[in-house]
Amino acid sequence: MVTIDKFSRTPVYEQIADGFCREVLCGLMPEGAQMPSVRELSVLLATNPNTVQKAYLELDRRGVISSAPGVGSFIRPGAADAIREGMKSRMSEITAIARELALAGIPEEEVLDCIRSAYRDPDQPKTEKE
Amino acid sequence: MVTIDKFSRTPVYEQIADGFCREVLCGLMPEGAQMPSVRELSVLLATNPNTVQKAYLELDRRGVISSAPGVGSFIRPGAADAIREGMKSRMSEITAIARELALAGIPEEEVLDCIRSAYRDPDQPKTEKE
DNA sequence: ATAACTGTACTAACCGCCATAGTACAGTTG
DNA sequence: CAACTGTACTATGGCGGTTAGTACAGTTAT
Repeated sequence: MVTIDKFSRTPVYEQIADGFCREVLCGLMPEGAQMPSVRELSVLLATNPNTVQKAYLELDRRGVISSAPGVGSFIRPGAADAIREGMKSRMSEITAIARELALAGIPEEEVLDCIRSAYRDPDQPKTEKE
Repeated sequence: MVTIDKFSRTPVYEQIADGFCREVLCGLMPEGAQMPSVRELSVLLATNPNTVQKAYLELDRRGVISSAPGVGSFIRPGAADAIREGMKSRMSEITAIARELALAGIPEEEVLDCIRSAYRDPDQPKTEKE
């Protein structure tokens, strides 16, 4: 389920949008699946309907969902591909941070290991065991 | 020289602080070097003295500079190490983004190449040639 | 048609962060 | 004393995020 961190710096509406993108990528929300209604989700997340609507607007802008008054919001065909495409821009973020780390003299191997560990277990950032 | 991007999302005072951190790491600002005065820098950057002071406060918080009324602000001994230490937290950012990319199915090699290219030339993000 | 749902639009208000402006005070240096 | 330094303070404006409340339009089921 999508969760909200009230203390995070990233806006709530963005957390919601990102959360559903993750569910789509995981296969929890297949193409054609119906999103919870704006009002329903606002109750579940203990937030404001306007904030949820803003999240849905963002998801629509990303090509993830499609909405119709009276009907509901649904996962678009090809949503996962749209998300993947948008993801590529995030690689430049990684490059930018890596450049700073390089300048700071952090060993390249340490940073590469960050990537490797992320690919080893994409879930469960905490409480990992080996 | 430290420069300001008025259209960037990151606050100006943070850009200033980050900029001087970069200069320290590059060796342009060695230990004991005197920072420009608050008022002087505010003129150079065409910004407000309060904004510069906030940047200096941030640099003090990071253990990069040390200030004294009537004297000035100076690069602390061990400033580079302090910056390096703070940098390590940024590795978790990389890990978080990499996890999303992994979930999105972006090939690991592509992400690893982001790191490698960043380490190949830490400067000049654009107009690179091979 | 009515009721109950859906998305959507709009205004108003509040809050926090950032930046600016102006003033003032305290310490150091010449 | 004059000229610099950092520092503190209040006030203001702007922007973005969130909440609140209301309203309208479209669909679905009864």
